[in-house]
Amino acid sequence: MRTSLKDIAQKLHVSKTTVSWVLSGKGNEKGISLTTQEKIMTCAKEMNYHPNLLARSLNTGSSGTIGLILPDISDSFYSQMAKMIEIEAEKHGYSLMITSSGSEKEREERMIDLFRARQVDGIIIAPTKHSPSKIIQMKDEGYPFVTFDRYFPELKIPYVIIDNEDSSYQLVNHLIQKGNQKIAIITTNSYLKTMSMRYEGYKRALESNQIIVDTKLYGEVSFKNYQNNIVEVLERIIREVPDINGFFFTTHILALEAFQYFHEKGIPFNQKYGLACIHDIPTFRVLAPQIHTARMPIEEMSREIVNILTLQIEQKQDKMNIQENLSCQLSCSITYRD
Amino acid sequence: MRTSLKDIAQKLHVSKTTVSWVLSGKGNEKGISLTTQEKIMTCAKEMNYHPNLLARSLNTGSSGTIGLILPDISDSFYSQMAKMIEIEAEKHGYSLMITSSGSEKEREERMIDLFRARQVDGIIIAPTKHSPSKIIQMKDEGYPFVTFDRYFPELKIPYVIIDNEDSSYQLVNHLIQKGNQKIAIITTNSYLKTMSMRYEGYKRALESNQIIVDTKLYGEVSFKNYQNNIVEVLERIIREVPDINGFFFTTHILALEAFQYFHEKGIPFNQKYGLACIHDIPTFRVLAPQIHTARMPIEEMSREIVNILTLQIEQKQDKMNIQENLSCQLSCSITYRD
DNA sequence: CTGAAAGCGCTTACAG
DNA sequence: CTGAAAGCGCTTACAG
Repeated sequence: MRTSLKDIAQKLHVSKTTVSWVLSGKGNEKGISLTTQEKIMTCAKEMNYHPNLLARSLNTGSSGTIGLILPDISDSFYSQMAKMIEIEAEKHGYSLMITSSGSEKEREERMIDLFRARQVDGIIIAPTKHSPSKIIQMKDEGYPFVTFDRYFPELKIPYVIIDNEDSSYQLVNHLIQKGNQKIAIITTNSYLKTMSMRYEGYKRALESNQIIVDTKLYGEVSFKNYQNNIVEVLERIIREVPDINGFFFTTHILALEAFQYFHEKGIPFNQKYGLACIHDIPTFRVLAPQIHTARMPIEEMSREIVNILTLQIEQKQDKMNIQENLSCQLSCSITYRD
Repeated sequence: MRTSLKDIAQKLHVSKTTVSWVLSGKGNEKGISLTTQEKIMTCAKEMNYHPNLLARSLNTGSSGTIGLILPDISDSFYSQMAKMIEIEAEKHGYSLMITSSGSEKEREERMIDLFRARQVDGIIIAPTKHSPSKIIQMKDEGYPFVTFDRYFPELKIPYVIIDNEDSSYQLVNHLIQKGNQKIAIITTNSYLKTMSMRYEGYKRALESNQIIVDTKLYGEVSFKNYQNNIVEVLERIIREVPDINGFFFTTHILALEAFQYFHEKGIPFNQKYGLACIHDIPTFRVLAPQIHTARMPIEEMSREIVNILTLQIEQKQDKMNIQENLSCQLSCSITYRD
């Protein structure tokens, strides 16, 4: 049995109240005599006392915990976000519970419920494509939460995203400046706002350079079974537009799969094509040293996410309701590798 | 305010006891009339009741939560482990709290304490190099935990590791069979048992093929600032042994850095050297299609880890003390790519 | 078939 | 300077 406040109180013939105050650092504030304080402190050490945070939370109504729900913790982007969010959360005095939704609606909703049942003070979530219902519920109930990565413009909810349209524009425009006219876009999940914005940026870059948007150069890869699917897509595009000279990938996963395909086919893609990709990963330095990338501002995103969430938590505690603008759109840092 | 058992009880003019039993599925067992049960169920739905798991845990003494402490959640190996461990834990009815130690002793110990204060039922930890004191404490107090990845043979504690010595032997032996005689080992943190075992395997492979172990071919990369350090190490080895024809990397991180270096220097490493590495990652398929690897048995490790932990948790609850062998050593699956 | 009561380990007005 | 008491939201013997 772990020792409790009561054990210490009994042993020292003082009240639980006194022990509680001393151990939570309110000894001076409450005017407990120094001798008593010292007795209690040493006794706590001796008996190896550790407070039961569950009991404390039950009382105070706040657990000092934030829940993070990710589609897939083993994905490099999400796991980097997890790392930074944890660091930021800690700066605000919160610890993090992380879990995966597997991009499944049912599982995601269960996780939201589970987190709430465990009394986390707020939830950070990279929603699946389907999510809204539970998210709307959190909004309606005034439960603190913030979304990132995916984006539901129709819902007025707190979110942090990157400027997908502009980052895409910059990258594709740069490819064009460098003389690439026939640029394919390889994308997926285009019904997601984040993805459609990337397409918009691609389109705007072409149009502002008087290049006609060619549907033959549009490659939509299905999310399911994308590893096979992308091969078909690439082959079709190369067949239909033999003089293609650029690729814009909307995710690093697609780029990696494409490079693998090029590699297997012996296509010298680094020489042959101008390359650009949303999201930068270390592997690119070796695989595609000249790819232009938009680097996700992981640190900045994490900081904003945690800020927005803790703001809500504090507001809720103070019963204030000054809902400022709880969303933000961040720029990627674009890297040109010429 | 969220609705509680009491709210439902008051509204329906029954006791909290009855409500609790019905809602926790013990209605029939306790012989609550069906009408009452139904009233309670619908009322709970209407009032949007969700149990407070903290309160339940405080009572039952078990939180249904397992803590996972990783050196770095953004590392691909650890994040894959996290994913699989979560899946396995769920099969046993536990949810997972994940946190990073940053490989810092002080932080790791704080996290152990924090988890215990939050009453997790057990801890899974990939220890830092320094860890023992808190780990010994958990052992002494009979607190359920299990270690993986790193290994303290002198402590009799539950662990799950891979067969580092044999995997290394297999890989290096294969390189030799393929005609590579001058094989360098690139390693780091050699004071760790897991790492020294990999060296042992390398040595055994050479010796069993009557090849003299040449210290010139030994490359120890410091963990701190390894990105610069590895360049020095590689340059030194290549200078001292110009006819080197094989590399054995003890981690994928070292391999990636080396490939980057080779790439920058224009060294056609795929043609020039036989390559082998502990741990397989997707990038290798493109970067080094012919590298031989030992794949970490992520699923199997996760399964064993969770098994060992839940076994302890259950034993503790049942007050049994049949400590069986709570450790296991798993084989990697070796992939030769000739 | 149902309820009153004690308790899990804390915190916090309130009283002296 | 210190303590008795109520309460956070549950569960669970015990009693009828």
